[in-house]
Order: sequence, then C-alpha cells, then structure tokens
Amino acid sequence: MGYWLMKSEPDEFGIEDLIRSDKQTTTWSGVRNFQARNFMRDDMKLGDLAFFYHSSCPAPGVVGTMKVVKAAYPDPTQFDPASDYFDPKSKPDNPTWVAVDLQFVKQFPLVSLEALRKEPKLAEMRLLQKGNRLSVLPVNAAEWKRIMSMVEG
DNA sequence: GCCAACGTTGGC
DNA sequence: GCCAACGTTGGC
Repeated sequence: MGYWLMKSEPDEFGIEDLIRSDKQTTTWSGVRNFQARNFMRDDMKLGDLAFFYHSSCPAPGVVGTMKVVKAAYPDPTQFDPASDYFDPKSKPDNPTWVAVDLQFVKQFPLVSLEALRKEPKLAEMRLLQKGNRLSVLPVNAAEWKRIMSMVEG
C-alpha cells in the first residue's frame, strides 16, 4: 500500500470542507504540475492513504488522513472553460491531467511543519527538502508511522 | 509583501 | 537543445 501527502490551501479547500462533503469524499482536481500528475496517474492506487496538508496559511502542517477511493481518471476541470483549471490544450481523447477521489479518514490536531522539521527521523522527507513545491508527494512507510506516532503523542 | 526555488515557455 | 524571461509555490 502506498502513502502520500496532498497539499491544499485551507482558504480554498481545507479538511473541514472535506468532512462536510457528500460522503466525506472529494474529487482531487486541479493538479497542474507534471511530476505531481505522474505520481497520481502512475503510482497512486485504490486504498492508498494520504495525509491532508494545509499549505500557504498561518499554520502549515498535517491535519488528517484520507484514503484513495478512486484511482486516477481524467480531471473534469481541464475541459471546463468556466473553471480556473481549464486547459485549452488538453483534448478529451488524450487528457493531460488526472484527478483522484479521496475520502476522509481521520482528523487530528495540527502536526506543524515546524514540528516535522524538528523530528530527526523525518529529515529525509520530500516535503522537507529545500525547494520542494509539489502538491502531491510520496511518503514512505517509516515516515507515515513516525508522523502517526507524533499524532498519538 | 518578500523572495528562494523551481517549472514552463518561447525565441533562437 | 539552450537559456533567459516569466509565472507559481509556499514559507516567513
């Protein structure tokens, strides 16, 4: 089973929005970076777990977990001229971008970026590497366990 | 708002 | 294919 970290700006879509969503499930659309797309398209599997990460906000960090309930499929927003994520170059017979469906699993008190950085066992995490900007990142099993143990205190 | 870091675009 | 210019991300 794979583990992931998905970033979202809470002003746009935070974990509270996921909890309030129909079936506590959302379409994770709008990813417009090729590396992040490739992770979703090629490696993200049904049943994988993901951290929900709040970014670009006063208190960035991990706030909960989700699971993949639908693997990659064409992101509908790329074909919607009314969407901020519309991509006129993408054609329905050869879509450029993909979405996945994620279901809420658990919410917990913020595990802040600062706390993650202080944890020696997480020093190699992709999230914490200099210049990282990907909104979809793989997390290895040891990192996942370590962060979950930080949650439990 | 600043700025480092990185991705994308487009001229050549 | 190179690379400068530009745009975006995201912490601070």
